[in-house]
Amino acid sequence: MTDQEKAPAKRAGWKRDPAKVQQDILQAATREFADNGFNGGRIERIVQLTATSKRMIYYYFGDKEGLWRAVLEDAYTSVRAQEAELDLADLPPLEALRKLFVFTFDHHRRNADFIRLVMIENIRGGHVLASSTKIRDLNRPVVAMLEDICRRGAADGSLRPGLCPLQLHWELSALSFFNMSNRATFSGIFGAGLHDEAGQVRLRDSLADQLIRAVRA
Amino acid sequence: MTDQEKAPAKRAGWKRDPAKVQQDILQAATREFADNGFNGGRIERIVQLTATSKRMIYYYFGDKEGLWRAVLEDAYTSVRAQEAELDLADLPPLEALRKLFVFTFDHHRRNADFIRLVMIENIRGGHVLASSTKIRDLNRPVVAMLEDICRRGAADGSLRPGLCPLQLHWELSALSFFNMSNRATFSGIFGAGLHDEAGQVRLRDSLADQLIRAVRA
Amino acid sequence: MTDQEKAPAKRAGWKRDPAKVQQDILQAATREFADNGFNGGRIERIVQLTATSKRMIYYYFGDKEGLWRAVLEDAYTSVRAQEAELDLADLPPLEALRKLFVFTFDHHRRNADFIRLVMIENIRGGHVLASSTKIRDLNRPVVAMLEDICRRGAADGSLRPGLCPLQLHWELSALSFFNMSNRATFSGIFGAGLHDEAGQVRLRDSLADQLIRAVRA
Amino acid sequence: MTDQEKAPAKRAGWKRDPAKVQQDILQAATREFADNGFNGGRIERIVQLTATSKRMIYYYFGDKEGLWRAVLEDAYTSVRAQEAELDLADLPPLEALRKLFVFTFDHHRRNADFIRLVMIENIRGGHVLASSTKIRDLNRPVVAMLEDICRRGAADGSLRPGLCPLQLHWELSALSFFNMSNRATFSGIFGAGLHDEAGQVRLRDSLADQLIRAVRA
DNA sequence: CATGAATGAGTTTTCATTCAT
DNA sequence: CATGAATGAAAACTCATTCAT
Repeated sequence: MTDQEKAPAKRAGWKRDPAKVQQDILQAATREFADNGFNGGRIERIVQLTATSKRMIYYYFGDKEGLWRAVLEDAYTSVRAQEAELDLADLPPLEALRKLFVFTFDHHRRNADFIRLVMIENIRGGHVLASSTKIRDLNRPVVAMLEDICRRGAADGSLRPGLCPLQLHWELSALSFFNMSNRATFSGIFGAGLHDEAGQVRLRDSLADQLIRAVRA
Repeated sequence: MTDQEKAPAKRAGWKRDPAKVQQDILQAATREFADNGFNGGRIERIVQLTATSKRMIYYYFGDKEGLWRAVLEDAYTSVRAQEAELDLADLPPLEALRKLFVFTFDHHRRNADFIRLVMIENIRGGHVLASSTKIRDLNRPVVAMLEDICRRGAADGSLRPGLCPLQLHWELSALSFFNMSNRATFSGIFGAGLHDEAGQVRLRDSLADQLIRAVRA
Repeated sequence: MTDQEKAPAKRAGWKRDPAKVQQDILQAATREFADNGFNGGRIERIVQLTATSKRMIYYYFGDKEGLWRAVLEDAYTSVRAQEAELDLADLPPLEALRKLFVFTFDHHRRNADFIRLVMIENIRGGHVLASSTKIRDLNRPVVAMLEDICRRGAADGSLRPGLCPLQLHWELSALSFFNMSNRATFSGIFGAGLHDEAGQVRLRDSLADQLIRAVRA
Repeated sequence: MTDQEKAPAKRAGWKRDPAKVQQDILQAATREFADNGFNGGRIERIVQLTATSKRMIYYYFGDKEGLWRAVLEDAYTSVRAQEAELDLADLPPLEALRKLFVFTFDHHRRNADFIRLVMIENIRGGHVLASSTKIRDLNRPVVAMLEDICRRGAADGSLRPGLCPLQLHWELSALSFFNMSNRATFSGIFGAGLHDEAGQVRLRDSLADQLIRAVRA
């Protein structure tokens, strides 16, 4: 590690690490897009959040759309990477399922930016995601976990037969996603009771209970 | 009879209906905002969808934000009005709940534009909705229905005690809303199996079953 | 005096007093123009300040320019009318002059709106005023007073010979007008010391002293 | 040598000077604002007076208000810079005062645009100037000159004691400023006698005489 | 006389993108 | 790789004025 690597950026006539530059841009763009949407996001502001210049964005990402794509893929990558650490193989099916739901619920809460990016992509019609095999691949493991749980649950008789792993994933996602995506309007209409810290824990555990009740044999 | 008399609109001496003009604008704006978001929505395009002029939008709605507010309030008004027709008072609690969920699920499917508007409002932080007492009031009846169901269910012992009507509404909304809001990304990643016509019916009924299982005594 | 005359304006199907309507408009327009300049003044706002409608402005005054003309003439009329009450004929020339200056200075202070209108007219090139014989006539009496003072001062030897009444008027105006017209920038730069209540009285009296010193024989 | 090489401006591959661009804009904006006021001034026209594009105005000055601020500061800067050349230190107080007044009077006459800008700023309430420490600082030297004159005049007994330098500055400004600011209305009402070339010299010298008479011991 | 609705032409402002060095 | 300057096309918004009733 040299002195130069510690230099406070923007040293004239100095070579920066390209990978780091791109990462900086992605981080700034994530912030900006998550806060303001795609159309509301400003290239100008992204530049100001970065140590780089406007030229670099176009150099690395082509145009605003390309930057958006990169941001979305980056978000999926890092969020799904966090899920990989989860180890449910040693737990009995019902407990595994409960743990997965609780994790998913909390995980969504921890990744508010990601939620917003997915909301925005949905409003845009999801065409960027549709053309990204990378993102598709990233999502296989989660469903694989549920397939395993269902298989084991059918085998030991702890789960109702006929459960669809993909639908279960859909349900876990729906509850966890909606909790974040519609927080503003829901608490705007009905008050913040379900969304303050205590309310969220209560809600999560209550949903977990219901889920178990709904799927056990 | 001259050509002029056949001219389709904007004829001098013609009786214009202000309420209709506003309604026209609202309808066009709903289309445009739902399709393109707030920032992506173009006043210009809204005008072209209407028989009026750009100036009239500002005359009636002040600015783009004011138009957005009107669109949102209008959407909530008409969507909630449709719900009012639902009569659950004569059904036993469990059946009432199932019927309410099925209705809610289908109702969301029927109102794709409304879903998109709510998504957009959430991305914008929900501040327009937060300052609209009108919208808040429109949402009371739905929860009132659930309160009634819970009360009757507690009385006749068909429902588990301790159920929270507001949380139930949250759950119904979550499942129904997510089904529409994340259709693009979800089916983009996992295929359209859950979202084609047959899949939707199966999903809906399966969710209804689970719901009943989760809440009955 | 009938009941109707006391009615709170805007009685449907009721004849208003045309002169009063015009006076209302003039008053509102004076406020608006004085506050925001000619270009910054909004017909819309003038209407809102009035009990009348936009149509009436155009009916009575033709266009914005015509309204401006009327406002300016009205302002000169009422301001000069107040000066007519001043009676200096019985005072010795030096005392008359001092009294006239003090009055002029205070009079300008009392009529901030008028000052602003004159400033605006000057920025506009004074062409409205140039074409108004009415306003020209309104200003004769002030100079006539000074002519009388000079004549009497020359006769009794209390004033230096060779004084020009018009120039004296110019001086009185300059000091009194500048005091109001440049208050914002002057006190912005040098502090409000000369413009608070005590400072204004001191300034006025000091200027009066200097004036006497400058013109007495 | 081709025609293209003779093209006066906007040639690709041409070295543009940013400082000059800004100076050009400032100059054009000064013209436009001085002629038409702030609200009457048109960005469009400013562009046409310049070799640049509308976009560059916003690039450098943010918005119309920012441009106005820059114009005002620029005007104060260049006008006050001209005053710095004046050297009164070697003259006896009374002569220094006379020279300062004559200079100030002529200086205002030479800078009609500046006067108009200050008038406009006053009509706008002086809030731009109020927030500009730069402009405040530019005005210190003038008063410093008068402080010096008063000090020396008090020392050698040529000036009345108790004179306030700031008030003297106020007076010099009032007479010099009003002469320009109210020229249109004053000569519109009373004729151009005081404002043609001969009249202005006579007026200036007469005012100088009165001033001396008013302040000498 | 009175009024809400309507209009067209214009005004400021914005933004992704590219150029010259 | 890096950067400030530049651009064109289009966006939101404004305003005096007139029309229909």
